[in-house]
Amino acid sequence: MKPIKISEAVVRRLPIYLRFLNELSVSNIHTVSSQELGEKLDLNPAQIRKDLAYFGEFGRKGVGYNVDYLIEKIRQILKLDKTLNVALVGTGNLGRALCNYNTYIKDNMKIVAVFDADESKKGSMINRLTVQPMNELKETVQQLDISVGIITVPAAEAQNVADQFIASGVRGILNFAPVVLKAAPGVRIHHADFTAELLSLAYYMDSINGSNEGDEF
Amino acid sequence: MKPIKISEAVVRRLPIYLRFLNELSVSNIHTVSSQELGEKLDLNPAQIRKDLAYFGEFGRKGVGYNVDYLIEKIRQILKLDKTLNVALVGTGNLGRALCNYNTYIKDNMKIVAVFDADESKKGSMINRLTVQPMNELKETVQQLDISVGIITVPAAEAQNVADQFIASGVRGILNFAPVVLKAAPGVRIHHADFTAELLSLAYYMDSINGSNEGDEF
DNA sequence: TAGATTGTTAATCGATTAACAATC
DNA sequence: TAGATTGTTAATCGATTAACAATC
Repeated sequence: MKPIKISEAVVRRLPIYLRFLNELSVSNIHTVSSQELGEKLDLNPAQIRKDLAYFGEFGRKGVGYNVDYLIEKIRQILKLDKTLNVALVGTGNLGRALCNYNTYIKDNMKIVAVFDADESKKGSMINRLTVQPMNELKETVQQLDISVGIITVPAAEAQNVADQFIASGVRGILNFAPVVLKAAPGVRIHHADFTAELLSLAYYMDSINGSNEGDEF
Repeated sequence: MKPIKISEAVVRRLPIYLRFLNELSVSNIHTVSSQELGEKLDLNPAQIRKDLAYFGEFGRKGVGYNVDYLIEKIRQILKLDKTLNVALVGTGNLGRALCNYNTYIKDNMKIVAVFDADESKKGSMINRLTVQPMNELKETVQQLDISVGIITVPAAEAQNVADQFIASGVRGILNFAPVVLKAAPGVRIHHADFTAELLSLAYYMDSINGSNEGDEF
């Protein structure tokens, strides 16, 4: 409970830990060391220990970490111990794919409303949810206690959607549109920017010789 | 042409620059300063200047950067001046969404082949491409000179697909499956890990008061 | 007890930012 | 010339890694 500022890099790794620990748990493995974790997740064991130690003493010296206990603790840290309701705007291919992808549920994040600016899509169904028009956004966000918004609209409309989300009271946004969005203070925006990931991949793509690093320039 | 090692953080920003410069270009804006770039992209202007200066002197003191010239240069740096062929494995919702999403084309990355382990999908069409079975992967990668692979299969199969990609000669992989993949040296793997982005968002979601940072712990 | 592994401090490494001379 | 903005060095900040005492 010390008021130490946790860096973003640390927070970003927590879901990675959680995910692998879940795998261990279903495989009935009950103890894991930072060593093993590091090997599987391609991370330095010291880093893993340090990351976890920011939040408490979860391990046992000489033994390692109890898998299920650590899962419980990380879920608490990430505030995934109670369900977060999510709204999605943009029912193109990607938006529909995400709606159908209900992995979230086991992680306590659940898409509970879907919107599209295209009025002609109003009323169509996606994975048991009815597509709603944008003018219902604010009311729905408040009624369903939605705290997270997902944006899967074209780049040109993304900031507008973000603004509407924020005005509705959403406090976190996951943006898939290839633009940098601005948020009001107190609202957190994460970017799922796979086109950037893909293009930056190209940079590393010349070295026929096997050198992993971009050279030449 | 100095042999200076460019950091990943720098390379990851280049597509962000490129994307915004493209917007400026279509708006007929021909000059931009690091100042303006920084404001729009939420980055420090000094950082932008430094990033670009790793690769050459692209600006003019007292003036700024020529938009179209900078676009050309960044595309060269990222090796997007010639088309890279891409294969995708996994034709679930997400895979199909990505196939239809042909933004890549203008960036010289083109999905030219699609595969699925499910034999029953063999022969079906996605955006003008015929879904092929996995046993054709290697041959196709070599024949079509495919250098990048996209993985959109379930987590449990992702490493296997990655291994097949690597054995086929692919040198870059964009992985959408929620697992950490291991690569042979000389093969670059980028992770498009949106579930992790979503879960880490939850961490920042409590502060009703508007403080942006995770506190309490 | 002997062996293992944590939690944590100190050392290192890398990335961001500030500042400013150079110059358009 | 005066104003603006780059390229670059130096200063700062932050994140990773090594090392080891504590202890199970």
